[in-house]
Amino acid sequence: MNDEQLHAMRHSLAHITAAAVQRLWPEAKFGVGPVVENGFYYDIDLGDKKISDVNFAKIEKAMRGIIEYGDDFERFEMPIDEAIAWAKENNQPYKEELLNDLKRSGTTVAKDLDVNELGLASDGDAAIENVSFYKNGNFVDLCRGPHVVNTKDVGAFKLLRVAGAYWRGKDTNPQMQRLYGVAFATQEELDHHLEMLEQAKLRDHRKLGKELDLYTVSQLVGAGLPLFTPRGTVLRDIMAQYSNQLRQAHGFEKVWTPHITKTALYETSGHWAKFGDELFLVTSQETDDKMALKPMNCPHHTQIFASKPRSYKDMPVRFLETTTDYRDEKTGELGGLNRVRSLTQDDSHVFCRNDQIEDEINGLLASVRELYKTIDMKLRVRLSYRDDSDGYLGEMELWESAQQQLKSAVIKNELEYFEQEGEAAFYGPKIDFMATDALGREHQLATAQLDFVQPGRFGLQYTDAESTSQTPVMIHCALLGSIERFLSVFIEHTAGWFPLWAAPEQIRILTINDTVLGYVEEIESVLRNTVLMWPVKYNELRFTRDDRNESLGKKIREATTWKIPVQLIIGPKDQETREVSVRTQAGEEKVQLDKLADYLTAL
RNA sequence: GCCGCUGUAGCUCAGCUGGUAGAGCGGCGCUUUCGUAAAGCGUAGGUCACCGGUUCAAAUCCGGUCAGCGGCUCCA
Repeated sequence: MNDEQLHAMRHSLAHITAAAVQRLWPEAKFGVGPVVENGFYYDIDLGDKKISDVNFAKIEKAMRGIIEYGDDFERFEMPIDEAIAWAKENNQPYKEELLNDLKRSGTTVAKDLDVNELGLASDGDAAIENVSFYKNGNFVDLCRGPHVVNTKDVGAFKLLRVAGAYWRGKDTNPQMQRLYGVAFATQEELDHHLEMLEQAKLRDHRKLGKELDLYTVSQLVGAGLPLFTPRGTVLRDIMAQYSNQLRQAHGFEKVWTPHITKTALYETSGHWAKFGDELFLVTSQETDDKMALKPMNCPHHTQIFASKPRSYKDMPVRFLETTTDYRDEKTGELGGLNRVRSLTQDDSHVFCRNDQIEDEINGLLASVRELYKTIDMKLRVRLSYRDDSDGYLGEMELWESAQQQLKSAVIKNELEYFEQEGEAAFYGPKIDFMATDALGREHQLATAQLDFVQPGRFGLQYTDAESTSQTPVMIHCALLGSIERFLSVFIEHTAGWFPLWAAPEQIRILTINDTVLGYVEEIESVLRNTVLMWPVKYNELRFTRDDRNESLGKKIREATTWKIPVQLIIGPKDQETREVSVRTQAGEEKVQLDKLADYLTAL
C-alpha cells in the first residue's frame, strides 16, 4: 500500500461519509471533505439539526451499506458555469462558493485567495474551463480526486468525533459540523492506531497530574489558573533550575521584574496594538495610570538595559528571568497545562552588537540541544519567517537579514530544519524547536528569536569604539518555553516516570517491620548528605520513609503507583549485613550501605 | 469567543421511563509487625457543580452561570 492509494481510500471515505449523511438528512449542505493525518473529515451544515456521537452508529451503518453495495466512483467533467448552476439547483451554497473561486482564480485554497474576494461570483473570464466531479451511487461531489475504483476498496474506518468548525476557517463565517474519521488499509492497522490513542490517553498529563498529585485546578480560582502542589512545584523548580544553570554557564545573569506595569510600556514595544485585548487590566485606586499584568517580559528587560549607559565593551548584556506572565486567553482555548492564563517562562534576553549575533545564537542552540538530549527528546527546527500580511514591524531589509542569519546558524549547527512563512513574531523571525516525544508526537517548546524592532522602539543604545551611539540587537530565548506547557509534554513523554534527578520524590524507604527503624535513620543520614551534580547541580536528594504498619507488598505497590524511581527495602536481613535492597524499574540489587551514596549518584 | 458533549463521596464510577442516593479504592479506629504489586474487621464521608423554573414531588425535565472535555479560531 503506497501513500497515494491510502490517500485515495481516505478521500473516498470522506465522500462516503457525506453520502451517508445525505441519505439520512437530505437537506444537508456540504463544505469540504479532505484527507488529514490518519484519516479524513467532512464539513457539513445541517441547519438546526445537530449531529452528536450518538448518531455515529447510524451514520457508520449507512456508510457500510454504501460500501457493501459497491458502486464505482465515476469521474466526469462539467463546464464551470454549468457546475455553478448545478450547485444552485441542488441548494449547495458552499459548493457554489468554491466553484466561484475556481472560476475566478483557479483555486479554492483560502490562503491563496484574496480574502475580500472569497466566494464572490465573477462574470468575467474564467480561470478554468471545466471542473471534475465524482459520483458514487446517488452522491455527486465537486472533487479533484483521485478516488478508489469502487466503494468496496476503502479499507477499515471508524468515525471518531464531531466538532464545530468555521467555514473556511474564518471565525466570522457560519459554523459547520466537522465529522472526523480515522481510516487505514487494514483492520489491524486501524486497531493498532486506536490502541495508540488509548496509550496516549493513559499518559494524558491531566490524568497523571491528578494521579501523581502534581497540580490542581479550582473553580474558585478560575479556568486556566493551575495550582501546583508540593510535588508539582519540585518539578517546576528543578526544570527551571536546570534551564537557568545551562544559560548561566553562558554568562546570563538573573534579573527580577514586577508583575504589573503601566500599559504605556506595551504601547512603546508594539505589543499593545497586537495583543491589547488579551491583557488583564489592573485598576489603581491611587493613580490614573492604566496598568496591566505583564503578558511577557522583553519590554521590562529593555528597561534594565536602558537604566545606564552601555559601552561596546559591556556587550553582550544577558538577562535571565523565570517568571510568570498572564494572558487573557479565550476560554475555549484553555486546556490542562498546555494552554493556561498564568504561564511561567524561562525567559532570557541578550542585548548584543551585530557582530556578536552568531556567537550568541550558537551558545543558545548549545543550551537547547543539551537540555533536550538530557530528557531524551529529538529536536528539529522550524525557521519561522514573516509573510506578506500586515502586523509585522520593522524594515523589510532587517527582516531578510535576520532570517538569513538564523538560517545560517541552524545550518552551521547541523540541525535538521524546515522553513515556514507566517510563523514569525511581530518583531522578528524565530528558531522554533520541535521536540518529539515518546509517542512520536511533535511539540513546539524552546524558541530563539531575533529582534531588530524593540531596541529601536525603546531607543536602546550603546557607545561604540568611535564614541558614536549604536542600537543593539535583541535575542529572545526560552529553553522550556512555558514551564506549564513543557510539563504537560514532559509528563506525557515520560508517562510520569521522571528521571531520578527530576522526580519529585526520588527515593522511598520501605520498612519490613519496626525492628529496623534505627538502621533506617542511618540510611537517612547518608541520603541527607548526598547531592546530585548532574544534570542539575546541587540537587539534594528528595526521599521519604514509609514505616506504616502495612504489608511490604502494599508499600511496594503504592510506591510503584506513585512512579517513585528508587525504592529502598529495609528488613532485618539487610540490617544484619549492613546492606540495602535497591529496587528500581531495572530490577533489584543489594548495595552495601557505605557504597549507597556512590551507587545513587551513578544512577 | 464559537459548535458539540460532560459535571453524583478525596479518587474511579453505578443510580431504568421524576418518588430527596450506592459500590470499590482512599480516610479514620481496632487487631495484625508481616521480605517483593492490595492483611482482617469495624466506621465516618454527599445542599447529586451553582442559581432559578416546571411539578404534589427533581440527581433525574427546562433555562442560566461556572468548570471540564473534543474541535474551530488564536498563541507575543
